[in-house]
Amino acid sequence: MLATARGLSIGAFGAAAGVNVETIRFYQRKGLLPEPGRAYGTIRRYGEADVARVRFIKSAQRLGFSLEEIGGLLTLEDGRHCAEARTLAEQKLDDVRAKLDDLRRMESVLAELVERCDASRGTVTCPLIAALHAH
Amino acid sequence: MLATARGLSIGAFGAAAGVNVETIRFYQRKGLLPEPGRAYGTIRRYGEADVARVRFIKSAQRLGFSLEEIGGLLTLEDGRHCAEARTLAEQKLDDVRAKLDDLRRMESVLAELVERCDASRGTVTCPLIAALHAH
DNA sequence: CTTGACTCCGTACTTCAGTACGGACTGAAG
DNA sequence: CTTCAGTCCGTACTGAAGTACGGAGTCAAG
Repeated sequence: MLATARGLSIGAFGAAAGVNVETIRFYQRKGLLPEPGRAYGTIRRYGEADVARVRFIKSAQRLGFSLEEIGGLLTLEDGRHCAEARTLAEQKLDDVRAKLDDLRRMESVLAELVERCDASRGTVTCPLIAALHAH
Repeated sequence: MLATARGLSIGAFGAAAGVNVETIRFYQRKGLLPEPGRAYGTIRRYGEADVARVRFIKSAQRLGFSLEEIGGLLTLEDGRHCAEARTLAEQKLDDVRAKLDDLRRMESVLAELVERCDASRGTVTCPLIAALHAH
């Protein structure tokens, strides 16, 4: 496993972050993860910050952000170009709020559906469809 | 455009639902949309229910559901197999609530980020990463 | 009854997000 | 010093979700 005080090997990193080694290399190619320096030889070492970064990517993906958008979100990290960062954050905030609205509608409909599952037998119109339809 | 009282042509349907004609045919192949009967000739006609269905698919996709999952959600529509439907709905409800949690965290972080954009200049750690990291 | 827009259907291509593969290399353990 | 799991890198493949294309058929209007 090659896990020493110098940091995690790519294998250990992948395991820690819950992704495949190839995925890490893929993210590096995409610029989502920095290509780490190789202070101690030709094998790359990774740290906790890298693990957090991958977990962030995965979380953001589950929320429907594309890798490209996530790349944008991650540039907010550096603190520089504050004006652009703010704009990006505002756009994303709008996205997130729209998603929240949809999900809340979805939640209430699903909850209702579960609740009165037995009561409604021959209902023809789908309450789920109706819920998202009412936009 | 061939839009008559008999219903919408596939082109009009696509326009009404905000998707490409090819997408409609694709959904039909996938079984997400019923292949309509051809009561009046060889050209298929569509109605409002179809439009609602496509809009539902698009909404659900924005929430991160795959077409396969959406297929599952759409089977809840028919009201039959109530036990299975209930189980499916419950699983989806869990999914939706997990997504809501993530998004709410994301929202607060983004909102905060926008707010104190000017204040935090040289902050090194990314509050966004921290927010989703804290799971 | 011809024309031209639209439809039908199959097949092929594209993008996104990985996953797999294979040959060369590295480096800790025996 | 050898060995062999693990790494490196490029290239190729996969699956999901469409999108594009081309030839044949249809149908409302002129």
